[in-house]
Amino acid sequence: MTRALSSPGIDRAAAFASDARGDGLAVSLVGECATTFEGRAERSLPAGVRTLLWKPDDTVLVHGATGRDPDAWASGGSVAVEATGDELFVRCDSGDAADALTVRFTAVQHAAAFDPADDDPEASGTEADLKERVLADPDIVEPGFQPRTTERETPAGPVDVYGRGRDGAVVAVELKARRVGPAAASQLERYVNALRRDLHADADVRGVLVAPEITEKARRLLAANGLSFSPVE
Amino acid sequence: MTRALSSPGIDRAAAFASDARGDGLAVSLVGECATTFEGRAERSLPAGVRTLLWKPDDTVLVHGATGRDPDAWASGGSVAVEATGDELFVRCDSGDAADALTVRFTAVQHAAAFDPADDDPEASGTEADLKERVLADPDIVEPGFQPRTTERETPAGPVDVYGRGRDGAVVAVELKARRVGPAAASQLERYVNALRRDLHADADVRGVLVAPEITEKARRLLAANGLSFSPVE
DNA sequence: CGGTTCATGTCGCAC
DNA sequence: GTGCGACGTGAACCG
Repeated sequence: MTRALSSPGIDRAAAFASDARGDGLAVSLVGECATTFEGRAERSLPAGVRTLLWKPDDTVLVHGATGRDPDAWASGGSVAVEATGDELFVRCDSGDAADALTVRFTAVQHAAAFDPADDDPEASGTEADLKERVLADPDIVEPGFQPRTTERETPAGPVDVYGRGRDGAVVAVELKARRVGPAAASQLERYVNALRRDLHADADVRGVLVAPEITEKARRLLAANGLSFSPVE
Repeated sequence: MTRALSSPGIDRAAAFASDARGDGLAVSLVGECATTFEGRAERSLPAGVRTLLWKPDDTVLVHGATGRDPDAWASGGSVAVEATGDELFVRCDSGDAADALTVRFTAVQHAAAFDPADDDPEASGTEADLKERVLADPDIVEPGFQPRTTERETPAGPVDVYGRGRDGAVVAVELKARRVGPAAASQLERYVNALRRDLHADADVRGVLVAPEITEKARRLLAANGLSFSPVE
């Protein structure tokens, strides 16, 4: 189920990769390569030693020395390997967009193939998690807050938690699991404005942003729009 | 400069990885592993065959069968390998946050080490590129537009292009290289509001969003705020 | 399939 | 270091 080659040379590396992917395996190549990308933007990398990962879903990743994100990548299209003399080409074409990634190897030091797992993770601590907490303890939003619905639709998009305050006013709550900036404040403002426009003209609508922290610019933005922030956890 | 082992077993794999990283190399492992992450959120993966990439900057990536993004990762902290009997642990601790990733291998099929490149890419077609085009041909924004400054500071953040319209009004331009949604419209609105507040009360301030495309919701949002959209490219 | 939002987003840059 | 916005963002969810 797992195979590998050391210093396979261009031709054997190409055959190895082609065969392995034909068997539904993931392929990993290590070698000297350069990349070019054209489509949504143009980007190219000079020759250098990198690792290429070609997954069963035809995602192709090229990783260099640093960073979480690949130096080059392709996904959602078709992939072809081709050995032309002393160069190995991996050509990736995206069906819909005009995206095209080409990886040109001039040497392959190592090749490996394996059958990778595809399992869903167990997760918690996300925004959905925070929603549970707010529904279990609505006073987090404000004292006396009564939640009515989650993901209530408005013309501006869905409000995370929708309910009524102790004074009967409509309250729209936007939840963020992390420190929030101006974008989150604007998001809440869009929802509140949409509700004010949609509900009866005399309806009182408030907006509360619930998050562990907020930046200063976002705080001012909320204040300028009559919205409030409620820290959590 | 490149090394590899097939079916090294736990102990040899641990020593191999440790040595290679000590020499400043990147390490790639393929084997049966499970992961747990705790910190900004909690997330765990069941045991399965995956590939782990441990980069010279101590970024650790765990990739499964699908997707551009890793199934688990860590970066910006310290990494330690440890072999305890029949299990190999890769423990990653982030210095600042409480982030901690643990990868537990119960088998290692392949190990490879190499000295990866770290080159900056050549890029074009980005937002900076669009700015050049607008400055070269300001009529893209609106007929008679005269750019004055780029990245002009406002209390809400920097305006991409700042200038005057044919009528003498202040014009704030927000550039996007791709299809824009409500967030971009709100961003422009924040800048325009900040300018209206900062400039003389009688100053006429307009806002123009320049992008290849716009969603319907964003278009309505612009209209509701008296802002305009100008398609490009 | 398109639109919108979430993400352990990551990454770069300026203050 | 923090804040802010771009990114070939990717990925899920919902109409």
